[in-house]
Amino acid sequence: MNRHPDKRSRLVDAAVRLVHEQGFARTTLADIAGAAGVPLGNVYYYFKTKEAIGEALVAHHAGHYATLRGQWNQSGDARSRLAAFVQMTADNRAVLARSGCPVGTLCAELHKAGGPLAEQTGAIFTELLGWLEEQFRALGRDTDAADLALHLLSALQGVSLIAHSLDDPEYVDRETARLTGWIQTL
Amino acid sequence: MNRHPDKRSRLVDAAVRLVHEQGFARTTLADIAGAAGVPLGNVYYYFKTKEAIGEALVAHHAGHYATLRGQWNQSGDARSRLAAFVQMTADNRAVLARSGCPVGTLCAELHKAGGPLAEQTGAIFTELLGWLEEQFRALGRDTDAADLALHLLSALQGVSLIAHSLDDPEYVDRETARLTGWIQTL
DNA sequence: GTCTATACATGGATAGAC
DNA sequence: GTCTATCCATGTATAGAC
Repeated sequence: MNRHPDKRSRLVDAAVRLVHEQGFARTTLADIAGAAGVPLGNVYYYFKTKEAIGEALVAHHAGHYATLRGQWNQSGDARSRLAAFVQMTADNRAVLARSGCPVGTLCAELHKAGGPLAEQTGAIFTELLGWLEEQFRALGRDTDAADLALHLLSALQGVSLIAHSLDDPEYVDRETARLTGWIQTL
Repeated sequence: MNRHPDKRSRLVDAAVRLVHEQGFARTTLADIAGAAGVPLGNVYYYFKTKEAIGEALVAHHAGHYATLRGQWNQSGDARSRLAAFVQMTADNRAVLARSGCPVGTLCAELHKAGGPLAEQTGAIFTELLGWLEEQFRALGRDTDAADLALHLLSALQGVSLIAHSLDDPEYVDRETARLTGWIQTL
């Protein structure tokens, strides 16, 4: 891949941003083309259909989180990794209040639409849950590591949704503060 | 209102169901009209625009939760009310896995679209948070009642989103079991 | 109040010149 | 590989007969 790095990646970057802000259905190919500085008809040279852009979008997010996990795995212990994960959400308070979690909102929308894209997006959550479970297991929580992972991801996804729905980053502050404290008690 | 109870309420009921399953944008007026057994053109006698249907939809959900809170307020203590709230989510495991929380998914979609409907939907969360806060306060948690309310709603909304994204009701089971246990410890 | 036919805008996708 | 012009399906909304 990447024989056309310039235009193709510009299109993907534009799609990532616009879809996060507007949703997938409401983002038109003309929007994406315009934001990337590419004529509309030329988009189809890089992506056969709009759904193909959706796939690239999902792959982008999956790759992004994989990279983050790789970085977190490099340093610190399990507890500090979990804290870093929560802190990332806290740092993104403004964006989350404005447009929600890029992955969570995309998952919700694509699952209502159905189709193969829905499963691919959901896989990002599966991978994240697996990584979280590893961290909890490293903390000695062998029996309930999966439940703790689910609880943490639920709380973060939920507060992102609430902060987005009420357009108020303060909710992110409060819940992430609670979760950070909770992690220290484990 | 309600001078046209039959057709109008049939349209709203159909809209509630279809929008939950497909999302607001993907649900066409023809879909709603067809499901309600009303000719397409006649829909516009009851609702001037599609957005007007959206308003009725949001009002329906707001009224539904207001009714539920009224019932819960009739009986039991604060702890059992909170347990009933969590249990409602647990009971809806199948629907949540298939289509997500009707309010949460609607909030997410409408906030990406913008406009006045977004705020009206978000208000459902505000009302729910207020009621939850009252219950926690009744349990003697005066200082952190609001934080506990946010935590509970976040966890439930988050696990609904995850179960929906992974199309698996088991996630709902696990997180609601945890939350039910947590409430008993307060 | 009800319903059919249709206008109009939007947006995904293609044709074909360059 | 690039870009303009255009096709065509979909869906909201309206006109107007009944």
